[in-house]
Amino acid sequence: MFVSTEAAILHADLDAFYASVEQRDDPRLRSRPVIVGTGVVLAASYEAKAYGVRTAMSGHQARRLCPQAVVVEPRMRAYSAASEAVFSVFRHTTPLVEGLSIDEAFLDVAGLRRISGSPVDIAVRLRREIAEEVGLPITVGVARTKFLAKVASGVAKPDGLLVVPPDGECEFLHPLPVRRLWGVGPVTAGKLGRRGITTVGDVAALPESLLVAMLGPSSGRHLHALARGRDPRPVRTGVRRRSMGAQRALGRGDRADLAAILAGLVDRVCRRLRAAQRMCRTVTLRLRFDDFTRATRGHTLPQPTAETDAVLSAARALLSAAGDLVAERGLTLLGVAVGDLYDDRAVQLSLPLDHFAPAALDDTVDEVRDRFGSSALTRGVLLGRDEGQTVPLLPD
DNA sequence: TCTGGGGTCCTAGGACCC
DNA sequence: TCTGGGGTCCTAGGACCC
Repeated sequence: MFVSTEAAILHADLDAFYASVEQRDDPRLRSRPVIVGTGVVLAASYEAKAYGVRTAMSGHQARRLCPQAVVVEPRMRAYSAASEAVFSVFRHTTPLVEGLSIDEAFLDVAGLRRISGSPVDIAVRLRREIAEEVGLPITVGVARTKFLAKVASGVAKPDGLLVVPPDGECEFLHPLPVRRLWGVGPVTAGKLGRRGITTVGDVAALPESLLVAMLGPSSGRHLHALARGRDPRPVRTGVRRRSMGAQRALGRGDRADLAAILAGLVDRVCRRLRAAQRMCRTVTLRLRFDDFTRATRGHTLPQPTAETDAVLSAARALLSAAGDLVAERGLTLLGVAVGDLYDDRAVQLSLPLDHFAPAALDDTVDEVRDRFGSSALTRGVLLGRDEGQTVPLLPD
């Protein structure tokens, strides 16, 4: 396998994204503490962060910490538009862009040296272009791997640029706390901390077998590799979402209205599903109770759908089956998610098959490849006699 | 820190099939 | 009737990320 020895992966991350958009659009907010979101903090400007305000904090607490903050309602449309403008600059920079969320992405700039200059030159220019064209501050980390680039941008925030040279990776990485490792949250950090493992260097010093014994094979191997600077994951384009959901926190008054709230959530999800030209085959209900315990209940449909009615009847059945739990513990959050998503165009192409015939399937596969490219060929669904049966169209 | 709304990935057991 | 091994699918829960 080819292993890069050059720092050519960029992790670009917009700073305090929602709050920065608000400050950009309203000059009165500039250089003032800004909090986006009234009930709970969705984003805080760096001026507000200086007072200890953090994302996901309750609005109450945030205002206590920083009474002079300007609190604004979120404007999701403005954030989506800003995100699109930023991603357009990304894609102008390199075709190899992998979005991670609305406000961050990996860019692979290896092989652009002749055309665009060194990765550092590219990063400098990218930050300037986003400032000039979109009017937002962005931090960029540059390194040999995705993980190192992401850690670098985290360390460089806000409005910074940090390069981790390939021969300086250990010095950069090892002093950092374990929480910086991708996949280490409160639970894993606790497990490690109880054994005196607090830095990335501590993790790197352990044999893989010990980490596997502590955390399981997948996390153990993953952390062992990351701590030693190994991360072979390439920047991937065309990654498609695997699920969609909508949820709502419930006040006391909402509990009588569960049926209406459920219908509203399903309607929202199904509209998005249809807008994205996708169909789903699984429906999952997310429940959270008074005591903050959680439960999920799911069902797999016999065939994919994007119809509100089909998803709603599955969701209703799941909710009524969970009736005892809801009555016992008191519901504080209700969510609906749909998964096992299919491209509805591909599903329609399989409709002419009225009986299972390998030759006819081959023809359909060819047609899909011609019209949508081979990346569209992953799985197909047979409708008709073998209703809803999923078949692999390409080996994994 | 008493908790929003969106996601991803991993694990594990049971049903079912060959 | 009992027995084994291997594979896939479904469901539920949990950890983690932004």
